[in-house]
Amino acid sequence: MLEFIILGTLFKCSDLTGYDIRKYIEEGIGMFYKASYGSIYPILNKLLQQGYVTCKGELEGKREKKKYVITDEGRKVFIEWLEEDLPKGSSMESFMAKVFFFDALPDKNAADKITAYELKLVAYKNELVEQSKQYETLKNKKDFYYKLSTLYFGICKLQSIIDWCDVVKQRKELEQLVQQEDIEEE
Amino acid sequence: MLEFIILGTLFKCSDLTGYDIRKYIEEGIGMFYKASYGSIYPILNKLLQQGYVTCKGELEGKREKKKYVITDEGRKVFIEWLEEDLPKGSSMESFMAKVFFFDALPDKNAADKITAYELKLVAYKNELVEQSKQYETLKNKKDFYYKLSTLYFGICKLQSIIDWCDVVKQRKELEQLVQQEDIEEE
DNA sequence: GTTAGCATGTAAGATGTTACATGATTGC
DNA sequence: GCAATCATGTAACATCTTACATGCTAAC
Repeated sequence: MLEFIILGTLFKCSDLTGYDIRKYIEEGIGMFYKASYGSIYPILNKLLQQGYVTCKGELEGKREKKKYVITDEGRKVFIEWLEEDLPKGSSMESFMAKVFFFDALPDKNAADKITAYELKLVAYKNELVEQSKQYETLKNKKDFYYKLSTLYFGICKLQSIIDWCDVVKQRKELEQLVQQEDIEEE
Repeated sequence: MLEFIILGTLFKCSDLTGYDIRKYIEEGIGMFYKASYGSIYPILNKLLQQGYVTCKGELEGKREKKKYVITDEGRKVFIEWLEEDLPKGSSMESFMAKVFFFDALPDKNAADKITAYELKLVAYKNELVEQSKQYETLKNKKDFYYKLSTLYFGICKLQSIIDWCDVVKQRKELEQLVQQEDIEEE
């Protein structure tokens, strides 16, 4: 996965160092994906060997900077990954990591992918709602309140992502996703 | 992490096989945590060596079943893990995996932990909202619509979990978390 | 001058997954 | 009789984190 996120980063911006790439990832998808130098640098070397990126070392003062650039072959491989369906059982984070780079895709294409994903989410949510109904009738409910609460967590999270899909697949204004009530500083 | 989830499972139910444990995990927190036999069986052996579980092999017909039971030492270690604060930068999934077992904790204790976690989420959400405002004024917004959409994804997800915390920490009825609109079958 | 941030990298180990190997039992 | 599920386990590999090692540069 990280190899494609690195390629996507270089697809967007040229002449980045490993350090820059980490910052770009952290600032962009840091809320659901973490990458450490211990994984970035070895992968950059692998991508070099595979010919998906090139690298020119530059000296800034005494410090060497290795600036990476994606190749045509690298672009091809990256777009293939973007277009590819997710493996079964993938997390939302994997999906969102792709969405982060969807600006590189034709618009209809991106919307279709989100619609397809939304369908899966709706089906899954309905499944969980059915499950929750089975618990509702049990008498000793308070003995597994927290256990049950995680099921509702799943349902809420799914619903919020379904709502998100509804807005994004139509390219509506994103601001409407946030109820602008009270964001008082605490 | 998995070692504690296994201990928690045996805390709840005795005389489970490795196979049973996997099913319990899958049905309970399968929506955000996966465990394979390739990790469960080796960990069960480790827990045996550490004295946190015991095991009696039983023959059902010709088939051997290894049924595991948690020890007092195992209970102690499990509760310690439950009480412990999460390491920084942990995912929501790690937190929820603990909440799933919170029925084993005194009630006030559990509520406090959820309140503490909620505070972090609110602070983090406000940070992301601030970030999103910086993007709003840019002119070429449509060039990074999807990039920006993942930021809003983060905000929505956080808000939905904050709402969840509000209900659960007060032990309110969980059903109110789901808007009972239209769950038509498709 | 000293702290924070820039910059690259490695080695050890944690923590899994996937695929394989094997076979019993239950329900249709 | 056949498929699905129950049941245990290993070996190879994948993937990443943590801690270490090193040193430059900008800002205060």
